[in-house]
Amino acid sequence: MELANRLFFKLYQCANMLHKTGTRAVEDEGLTTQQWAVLGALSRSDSVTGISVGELARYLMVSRQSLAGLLSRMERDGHISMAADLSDRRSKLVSMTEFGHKVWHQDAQPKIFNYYENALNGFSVSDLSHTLHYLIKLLENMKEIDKIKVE
Amino acid sequence: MELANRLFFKLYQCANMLHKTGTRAVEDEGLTTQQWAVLGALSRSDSVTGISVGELARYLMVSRQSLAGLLSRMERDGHISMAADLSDRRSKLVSMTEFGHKVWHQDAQPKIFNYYENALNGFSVSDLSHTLHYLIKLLENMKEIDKIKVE
DNA sequence: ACATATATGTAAATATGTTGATATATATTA
DNA sequence: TAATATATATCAACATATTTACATATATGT
Repeated sequence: MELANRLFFKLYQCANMLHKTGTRAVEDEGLTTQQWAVLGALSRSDSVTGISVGELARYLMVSRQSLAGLLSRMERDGHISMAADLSDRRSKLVSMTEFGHKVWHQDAQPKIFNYYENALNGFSVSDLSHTLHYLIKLLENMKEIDKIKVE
Repeated sequence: MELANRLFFKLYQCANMLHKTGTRAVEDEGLTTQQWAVLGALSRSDSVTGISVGELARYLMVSRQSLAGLLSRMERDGHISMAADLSDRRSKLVSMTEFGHKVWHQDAQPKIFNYYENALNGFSVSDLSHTLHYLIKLLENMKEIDKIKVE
């Protein structure tokens, strides 16, 4: 169990360092790693129509409540907008503003690519895909744990 | 860069799920994943006499300020105690209380081992050591990034 | 159609993380 | 020794995360 112990401790340290160094990489844009995850999600689907808060929360794997706070700060900063969903009066649709689009693609992306290069220094493509594979496997297991406890 | 993107997104998701499912695993003990990291650090043989807050913060890779809050909650809950350092009037020494020792070894450890088993389901010893290796490498790179920006 | 179940948004309490600023104690250097 | 640099604790502002609880809107089953 000693290996497991060290693995999770490293994961804990990596998580903290990711947020610390990642947020610093995009601080000039007024972003955080969490906000960069949101913008990445919004640009991926490129949903001009918008994505519901619940759907986005499931995709990011955070609670609706914590995402709501994040989104309200991003709306305050003009990066996203929230519109009423006409087909479902309970929900709101999130989408990137033009300004958010500019900040994301023009300003943040180059800095994020540079961050990736530094953080993955010494990783071959094979290393990359192995690491990704292990993280996905770990995540699948944790999702299982989460599912059981919720039921 | 697509692989890098996915890797960091998975790391972000893993971090959230680690805290969510890990904290739930030790909630009956009134602990969180962060507090379990502190108790794990304090239970190492070389810190039985007590460890300074600054040293503990460097080991855990969190800021002194955020560790201070964590420690005050753990002191409130009776798991640790803070004593004045007689050789250095600036600092305080952190150590586990007898109650904290009991909670850690008797109650929390079995649940944590069980958590490890579930979260690492399907991982061979080789998978474990490879994953650990990659996390350490990633962490080293992020420490480099952090060092440069601080200077 | 009506009762029930599920989904969504919001509010509140709590824990964790960062940075910046300030005061004090210790160490170093001129 | 005196001036300066470093280490430490603490306070404040802010961002992010969880859970619980509640009101309302939508979906489902009888």
